[in-house]
Parts: sequence; structure tokens; C-alpha cells
Amino acid sequence: MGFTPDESFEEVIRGTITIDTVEELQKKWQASQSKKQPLRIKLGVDPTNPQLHVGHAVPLRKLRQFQDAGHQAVLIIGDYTACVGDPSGRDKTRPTLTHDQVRENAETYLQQAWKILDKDRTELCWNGDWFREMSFLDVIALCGRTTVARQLERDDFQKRFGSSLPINLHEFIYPLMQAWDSVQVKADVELGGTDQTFNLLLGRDLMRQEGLEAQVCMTLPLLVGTDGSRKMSKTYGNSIGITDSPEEIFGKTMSIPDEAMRDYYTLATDLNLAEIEEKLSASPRECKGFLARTLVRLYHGEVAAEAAEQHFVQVFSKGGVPDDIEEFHIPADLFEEDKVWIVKLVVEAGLTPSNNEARRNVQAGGVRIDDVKIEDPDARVEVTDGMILRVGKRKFRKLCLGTSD
RNA sequence: GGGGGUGUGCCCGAGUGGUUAAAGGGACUUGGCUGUAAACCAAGUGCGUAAGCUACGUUGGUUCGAAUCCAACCGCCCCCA
Repeated sequence: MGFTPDESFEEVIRGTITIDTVEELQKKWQASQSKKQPLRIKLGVDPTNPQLHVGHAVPLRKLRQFQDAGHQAVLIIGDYTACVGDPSGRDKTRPTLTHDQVRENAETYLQQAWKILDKDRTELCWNGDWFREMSFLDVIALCGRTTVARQLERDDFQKRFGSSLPINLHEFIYPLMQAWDSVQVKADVELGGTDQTFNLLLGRDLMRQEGLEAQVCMTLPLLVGTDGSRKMSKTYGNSIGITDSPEEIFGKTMSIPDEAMRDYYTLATDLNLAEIEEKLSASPRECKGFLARTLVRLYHGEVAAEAAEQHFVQVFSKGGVPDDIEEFHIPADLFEEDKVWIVKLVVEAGLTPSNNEARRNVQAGGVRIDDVKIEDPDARVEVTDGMILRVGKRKFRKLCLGTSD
């Protein structure tokens, strides 16, 4: 790559898709080292959904790498931008949030973010601090900084146009706001997912217009979800939440496709490049197990990671049953004489959303009680306390009689 | 403001006035194989124990009968201004 051999530099650019431009980053990096002045690394986040997942953690983790290399992390909470909603990568307008909701979300967001960032070395900003002060005239002036043609070049907007989906006018303002943040904090580098490219680059323009040195834009791949195809997102149901239980994180990680492992390692773990290569050369099974353990360790610690792995081996590799199954207290009105209709039981226990689906699962042979298949959807079963109801491979309930506790 | 299109199930997308709960694909679910991976195979995917009910942008209308015809309204797209 032609850089001076500098391990932390290598780590810091690892996994990035593009850097606009590498030369500028190199220059800034070297200048910072010789002047002993840290670079200001900006990451803006919108607390639209307070549940962080491993995909959100990617840029945060990158920011952490910069921190570890001695640079200044600048985390911007987009309390104003969140009220607009980032159109990036979206096929529809985001629902807008009220400012109060955003403040609330931000609280939970930060709690989780501090699991990744070093709080004491992070400069925390709220972009409402400067947007609140702007007059309508100021906003108009800001809008004059870019053109409609430029906006429409964007891939996401073009797609929406193509499929006859609406684009609301306020969505044009979002990138300008994000770019203005960069001016405000005088960022040297801004991090973001590839879907942010447009926003990041606009930051460069605005900074130049303001007579500042343009920020370097560093884009990171969007981590694929556990399905291995779409980007990780809670709405796709393919995400690994960083507040998920150790067992969940472990299990979900084990279900990612093999091809996704390298990305997960480089983007979502704290292993260094050499370690990653070593892990990847092992058998896929082993490699994924280590990955799963690493992710659990990152968010729950070493002990939990061990336990999660054991749990996994016991339940899935050996086909057993987990030992901490959620309990379901069967309501009295479910009983007909002493028996319970299997379909209703499955639904009431929350393992299936509707009777019909429960029935289907029964017919498909996916429903078991204490490891005995129930195949007749009309079956009425006798239940004794402590029986294990199972639907499919991974949904369990422990059946309890009588009222709770 | 004028003209032309379009709106179907989670998504894409077919659709004849009546055997259409609605072709096909994707996605998902369950089962098999396995490493809770991929690939592959099988079954399935509105709700209801059932009779049945509800569904094709919305509201009305025509008809024995409408997703399919008509009207108004709403949304979106395109062209002109």
C-alpha cells in the first residue's frame, strides 16, 4: 500500500471501503504525529432506534481504534438530524421523531456506546446546540449550498424515483445538516457506512466553502445481517443486538454464512489483523465458534462467553435442551377437563403468532413436548409441571401449572 | 393548472366479471441432510376447531355475482405549463 510501516495506521484503515482521500489521510496522520496533535475523528449518530446492534458497532469500533491510536474521538448525537431522518439507503421516508423521543433514545444509545468507546476520551456534542440557534434565513442559506441535481444523483433517491416512491423535500436537508456538523466540529476525518458517502462528501464541500481544511471521508462496509444478504437491521430481523443475551449473540453468530466471517472479524471484533488471519485459516466451524465467543466477550465479558459456548454446544451440537428456558404458566381456562389443546398451547405460550401457524407447525412435525412429537393438530395433551414444549429447533418453553410463583 | 399512466397478499409481480384466498418469483416457516453455515430435497405461508369470515389504495354504485365495469376521492409516476 506504500505507507510507512505503522501498525496503528494499518489497523485504523482496516476494513474500510474507500478513503477520500488516502493521501490526505496520510498527510494528516503524519502531521498529527510530528506536531503531537491528535486528529479530530467525527462520527455522527442519530438515536432513532435506541437498540444498538453489531452493525451499528462497526463505525463505533472504528472510532475506538482511532482513540487507541491516540486521536480525538468526536461523537455527535444528532438530536436535530434525527428529527429529520436520514434518507440514506432508505427506500422510504423515515418516520420523523419528536425531539423528546430523541433525547430519550439518546440516553440508552450512549449507555450502549460506552461499551465500545472510551468515554473519558470522547468529546460528546449534540448538533441541536448549533442548529437551535439558526434562523430561517440561516437555513435558507444552508440550502443554497447544494443543488437539486446533485441530490438527485444519489443512488437511493434515484431508486425511489424509479419505483415511484415519494421523496419528501425535507430529506434534502439532512445531508446538509450532517455536513454542517463537520464544519462545526472542524473534523479531520469523518466515519460512516457506505450508505453515507454522499453525506460525508458534502461535508468536504461545506468545509472548503468555509475555508477549512476538508475532512477525510472514511467509509465502512455495511455489515451483513445473520442472513448474510441484507445489511444488518432490526427491521429485517437479521441483527445481533449488543444487549442481546450471551446465548443469543453466540447462537446468532453461529448462524451467519461462512462467507460473512471475514467481515465480521475485521469489522466487529477487536482482534488485530494477524490474529484474524490466523483464525480464518482454521476450520470454518472452529473459526465461527471463536468469532461467536469473541463477540459475546466484547459485550458480556469472558465468563459469559465461556458459558454461552457451553450452552450452545449442549443445546445445538448435542441436540439437548437449554437449562434456562422461559417459563409459561398455563392459564386455567386453557384446560378442557385435564387436557390442553396443543395448538392453543403453542399460541398462548407465544411460540407462534396464530392458531393456523401453530397447526401448520404441528402438522409439519415441528412441535414436541418432552421430546415427543405431537403430529395431530387436534391433539389434547396432558400436561405435567415442568414439561418442555418445543417448536422448531430453537423455541422452548417450560410449562408450569398453577399461577406464577 | 392541463394531459397521460398507476395503486394487488411481507416484498416484487400476474390477473379472465363468477370453480380466485387470488399464477409466478423472492422472503419466511417446518421437516430432511448438516457445522443452528451454504447448497440441495419435501411440505407450507390471511384469520377461525369448524360452519365461515375478512382481503386486491378509499368510499360509493352497476350486477344474481366484481380485484376485474362505473363514479368520486386519495397516493405515486411521467409529459406539458
